Amino acid sequence: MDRSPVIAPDRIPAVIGNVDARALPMLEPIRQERADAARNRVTILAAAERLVAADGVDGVTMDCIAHTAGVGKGTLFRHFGDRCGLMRALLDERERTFQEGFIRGPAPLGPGAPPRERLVAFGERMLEHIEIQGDLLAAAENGPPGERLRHNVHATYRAHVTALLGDSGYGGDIDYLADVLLGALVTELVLFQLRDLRRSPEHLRACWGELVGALLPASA
Amino acid sequence: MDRSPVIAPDRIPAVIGNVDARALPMLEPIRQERADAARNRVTILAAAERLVAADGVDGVTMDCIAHTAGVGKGTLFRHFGDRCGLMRALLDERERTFQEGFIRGPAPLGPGAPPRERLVAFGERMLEHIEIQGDLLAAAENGPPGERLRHNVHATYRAHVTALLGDSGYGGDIDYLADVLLGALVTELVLFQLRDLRRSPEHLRACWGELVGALLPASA
DNA sequence: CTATTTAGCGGACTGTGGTCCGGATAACCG
DNA sequence: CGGTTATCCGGACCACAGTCCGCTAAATAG
Repeated sequence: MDRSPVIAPDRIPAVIGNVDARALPMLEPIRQERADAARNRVTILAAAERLVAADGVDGVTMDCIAHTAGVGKGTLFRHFGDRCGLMRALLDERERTFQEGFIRGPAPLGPGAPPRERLVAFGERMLEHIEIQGDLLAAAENGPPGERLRHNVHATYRAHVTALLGDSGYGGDIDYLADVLLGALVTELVLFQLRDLRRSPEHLRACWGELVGALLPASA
Repeated sequence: MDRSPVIAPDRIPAVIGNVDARALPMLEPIRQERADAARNRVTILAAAERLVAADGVDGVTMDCIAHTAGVGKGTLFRHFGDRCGLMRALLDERERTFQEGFIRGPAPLGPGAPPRERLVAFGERMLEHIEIQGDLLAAAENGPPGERLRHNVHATYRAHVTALLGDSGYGGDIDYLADVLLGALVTELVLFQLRDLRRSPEHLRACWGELVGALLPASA
């Protein structure tokens, strides 16, 4: 008998990466979550949020969250798959507004501005995101190697940056350049620059602007 | 009583990152390793190598290595600190010749060629390194977030790339650009490009060359 | 309302990385 | 060679992520 959940754990509340609607083709008409399950989900998230706020991301264990939420450990994993999934869920709301911002928000982050400016704004926004949510992001990304890159969230970023590069009239390999640019915005690296190298956020923003400027034609 | 080892576990056999000789100032005149300890070290490395070759990096546990080497688990950790440390030790020889190559080897990788060419060669060599040792590298880098960047090995790369950029007459922030370039050569990313995105090694090499070309003045 | 089905629950259990510390022994000294 | 010391050893032990499976109860059908 197959005991794996019919619905992938984080497909329900957190779209996070609307990019592969076409990649998961018409999976059975998304069944409704049971009432007690929904209740537990919010209880767990609330408990997790409180504990993370209190003890820091690394000071919180799954057992602890389960216990605080008054729920079995299995329930945590049923809902969120693994620790990273839970952390991602905690970031969900912010992540969503972040994505809204560059997909449908006002220029220069959203549509309307020239692609080069949008790209600069994108990086600046991402840096800000990392400044604020650094530890949580780090925890959410600290899964098996490559997992992060395979996840929806990253696919969304890739798609966005690639599209901007396409519009900008860049001549070389667009996908590769997207990887490189996103590489400059990787949580681990940015936190290293901020905390170990003691670079200021303003400095990083400036450098990012320069980088984009150096790579894209000025008129794009 | 302090039971931590007087000498950091991997300072003895594996210099790996000669860059911060000045950062660890004149630590006590490196004491000699005891005979049985030295014997155990090679036994452990041999066992680990064999097991990794047989079952793959991820199919091998620390217990298993200890048992195969006929040694207690504590001994493993005493020698190598943690799992990553052991993996790094397995890479040590290759890593050393790699570093030798760009520090003192023949041009264009080593001194003699113009910095732009050296940088291109450096990236190509690194890509090759990852193609061959990908899994081991991934395992060696999969520690706590940021650990990788704080390690000697990475510091050495940073120093090298930064120096090349300095020589090349690049105008912007050299350190930042070094981070970006190294970001394009991160094991996790390259493996993703090779395995998930099905990019060919030649393609990646070409893209790297283009990237360097786009960022550095042609005459450098 | 009762019966049936099955998503969901909980918590004991497992596997693995990493720690601890009493005891063994290599190295050194007289 | 015998005594002293501190390096090193081993494996029991711990913490924590993730799994398993028998049971509960929500949903649904009749």
